[in-house]
Amino acid sequence: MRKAPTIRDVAAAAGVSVSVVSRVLNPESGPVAPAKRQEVLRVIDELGYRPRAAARELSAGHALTIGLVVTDLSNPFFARLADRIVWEARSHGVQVVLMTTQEDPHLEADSLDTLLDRSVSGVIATPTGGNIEKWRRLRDLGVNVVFIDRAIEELEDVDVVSIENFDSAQRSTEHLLSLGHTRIGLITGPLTTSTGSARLNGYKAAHQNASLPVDPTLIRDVPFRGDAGGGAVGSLLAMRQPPTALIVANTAQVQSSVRRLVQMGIDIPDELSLIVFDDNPWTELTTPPLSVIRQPLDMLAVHAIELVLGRMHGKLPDGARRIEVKADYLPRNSCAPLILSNAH
Amino acid sequence: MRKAPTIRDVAAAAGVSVSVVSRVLNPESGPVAPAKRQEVLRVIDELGYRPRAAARELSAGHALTIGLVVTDLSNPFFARLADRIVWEARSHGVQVVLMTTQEDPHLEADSLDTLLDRSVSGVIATPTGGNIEKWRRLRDLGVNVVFIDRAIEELEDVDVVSIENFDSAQRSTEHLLSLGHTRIGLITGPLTTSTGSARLNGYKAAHQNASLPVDPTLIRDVPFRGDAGGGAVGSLLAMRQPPTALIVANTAQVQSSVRRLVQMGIDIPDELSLIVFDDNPWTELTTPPLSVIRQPLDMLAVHAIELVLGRMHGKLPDGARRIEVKADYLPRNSCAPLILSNAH
DNA sequence: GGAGAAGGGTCAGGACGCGTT
DNA sequence: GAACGCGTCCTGACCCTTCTC
Repeated sequence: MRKAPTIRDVAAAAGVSVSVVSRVLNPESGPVAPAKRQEVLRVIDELGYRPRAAARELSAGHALTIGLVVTDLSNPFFARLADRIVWEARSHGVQVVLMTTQEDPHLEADSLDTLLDRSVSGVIATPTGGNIEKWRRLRDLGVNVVFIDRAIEELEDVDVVSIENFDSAQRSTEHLLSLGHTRIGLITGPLTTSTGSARLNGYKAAHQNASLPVDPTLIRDVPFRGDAGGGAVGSLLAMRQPPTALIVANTAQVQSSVRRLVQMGIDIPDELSLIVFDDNPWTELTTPPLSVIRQPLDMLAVHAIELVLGRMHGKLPDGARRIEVKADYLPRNSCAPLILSNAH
Repeated sequence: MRKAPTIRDVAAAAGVSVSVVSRVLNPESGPVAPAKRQEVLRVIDELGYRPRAAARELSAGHALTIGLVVTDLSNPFFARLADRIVWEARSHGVQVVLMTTQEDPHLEADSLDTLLDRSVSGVIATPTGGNIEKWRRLRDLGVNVVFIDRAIEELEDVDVVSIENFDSAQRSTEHLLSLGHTRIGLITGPLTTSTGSARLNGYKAAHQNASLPVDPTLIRDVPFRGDAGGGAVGSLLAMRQPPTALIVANTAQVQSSVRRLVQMGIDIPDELSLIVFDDNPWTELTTPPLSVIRQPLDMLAVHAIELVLGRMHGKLPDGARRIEVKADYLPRNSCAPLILSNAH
């Protein structure tokens, strides 16, 4: 277990001062004679010297690191998001510290404290909705914050990258309405979250445009965590006039919802037309393959990274950005006209 | 954008020396009179002081951070593994920086360098198989390395946590043999990897115990990345004497294999009995639900974390550990006796 | 009984770690 | 070459007890 060489070792071995080595390490920071530069590089290579991140951070005041704060990686949506973000970040030379909140504001608060301690220069997060003061403080301390997928209304001056939630919900509802369905169930996230309420509003707007009333008993706003999706499906189908179509707009609950439908032996689309949010690879492996609203994860990730890094390098104008990327509807075989649905 | 208070600010405000504050921060490091301790804590709270990680790391020589190096998080296996590891690590107060290799040794090498720069105190990794010298060097520099899921044979002195690959493959093969199948296809990972070869050997052992020959044309060792699973399925079923049963033992390729089977409209289990490795939630949503070898992710994660942290705190005896956790077979409806399979 | 030594708890000060400027 | 960024940890000073002779 040897000791790693320091910049002073390099300087000594190359017969130059530490400043010269530092300048070689950070071009742009000052001139170095070509011969010396070569020699220094040779010694660096020979000793296998690598600058220690901690010392750099201490001196720079901030780390080339961003925090990624999501609910949990068991959710394929966040997993694939994280995958893209880690990848994009790496290509820009920044590392990602990963934290999960389990939708618990306390855990989120802890995470934020830790990220502050680490002087991260940015945070990409799916906020729980709590900790408003902490988020504000983080930003005041110079940390670039980008919310992804969800927003917090009270924090208007934070960048947000999300999909067109309103629009996506409206379009999927319209699609089902056009198939003749009038009783369309909606499972969405908590209405206190921006995604939950936006999706509900899209659903309502579609009804309004079609001059149809909205039956509030067809709407289930369920928590992101746990198995609430299954319960919601069960209770919807147990209604006296059950829906003939269902939109599962709460990404986190798609799996448990579909599992319940399979367990109940519901025939899709004959008994129930189904549209689910988020294009997980497995949605095409079910029988029938599911029609989905595909969330363009890559776009979400790329925009988020660009915002964080752009602000890090001061290349973005002041003022919060709100970026909404289009999520398109991918028809497969889980939707059918109402006539057919009633035929059995 | 105010400046965060430092330990000296706290000391000044509390009317004590810096060392006293430090000792309050790190109990066990020295005595502090109760009254002073209270006062210091009060000031810390009042100023909102938090020690900066970079300064600590610099002084300690190592960070309370571990690196997690996996192929990619799009693979639900790694995603759920990462989820558990992040969770376990957090409960021990250590952060996780995440890097992906895409199975590319160059990217892996980069990651290792970066982790070294960051003075991480441990690394949990699914190694690509390359970079043997780098891994060795990392360990020589005092970084605790734990391989998870896969091993590198040349590095005998590195801890490994994996499932009983040989045993799992043997048992699933025996199960299919007991159903009367004699032509069992095997899709497994590259034979250069420990998992790939162990699973193949288990497959062979089952045949040997049953005094049956192994037909090498039924074996497909495919790379972890890409869509090779689908191709392997296609070529197996295109054989003149196609297999009547299939084991997909390459976790990374289960999705593409199953997708291909669905696309080809293969009737499972009537035309083909199927066992796949790794219990992803969606495997029970297909028609029929798939029989799986369930990898106990939690156990893998917990053991890995315990090894890393245990060594960090010097609480483990010298010498590499090899931990194999049992993966159990979870029968669902994708396997049928051969008689039935031929009936159509 | 009283002077002086020995012991243990408490804290101030400063060197140190390693790049950057 | 030297100061700086910010914790950590070692050294030595100082105090108050307690015990010895």
